[in-house]
Amino acid sequence: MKTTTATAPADLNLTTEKMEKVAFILKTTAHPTRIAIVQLLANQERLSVTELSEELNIEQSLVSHHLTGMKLKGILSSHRDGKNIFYALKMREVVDVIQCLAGCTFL
Amino acid sequence: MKTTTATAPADLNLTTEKMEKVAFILKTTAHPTRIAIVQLLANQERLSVTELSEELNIEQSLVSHHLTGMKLKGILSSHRDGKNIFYALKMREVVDVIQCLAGCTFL
DNA sequence: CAAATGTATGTTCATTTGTTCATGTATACA
DNA sequence: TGTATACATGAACAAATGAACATACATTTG
Repeated sequence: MKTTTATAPADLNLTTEKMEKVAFILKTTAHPTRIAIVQLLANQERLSVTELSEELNIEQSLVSHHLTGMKLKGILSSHRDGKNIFYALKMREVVDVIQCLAGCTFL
Repeated sequence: MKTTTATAPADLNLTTEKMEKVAFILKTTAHPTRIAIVQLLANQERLSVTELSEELNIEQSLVSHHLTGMKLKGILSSHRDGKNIFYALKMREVVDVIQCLAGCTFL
């Protein structure tokens, strides 16, 4: 038997550790450029640094910095293919997260 | 007629402005203490600053700073009732956002 | 009105983040 | 082997953030 409150739709009892991890992911995602990257990779499966850099119209090294961070934190993956390095979404949940907020009428 | 890609489940074409707003909300949420506050308010409807401060075991003024910011950014609302000021969730979507990530098995 | 309680605000400081620029490294190709 | 292309990396710096502390403000109660 589960005990639930009347108002709450679900139990939201996260451990401190889990809250820290969630915060970590949110923080990693919380930047317009990085959101744009997630958006592109949600539609394209994989893109090279140059492709992202040109599409976003942002300097290569800056894009690279963002990509490195996101990869380090588990949001993206990458693999080399010839001269290019392609990045792809690893943690697809972040797409849902963005979608959720993007759907808010008041934004 | 809508044009959709084969792989993408939905159109994710956010404007730059919307991406900035989403980033803004994510940034505001991305902190363990603030996530904990959202968690508590997801279950309790409204809580005073002292209640939150004691429950979280965090200094009053620090909690207040967090609350002020979250209210300013539209995530929380507040109203005074006697000596107390009660805070409540205004943007309930952030609960879903947190839930979404919290459900990730790899976290 | 004075004291107590509850909350907000302002200052200071250390840390983190975002950006730019310069340069390093890896791969392909002539 | 040398040169061009594609990325990564590191240093430097401004700006934003988080924490702590002191203090101000508002409301109730005696």
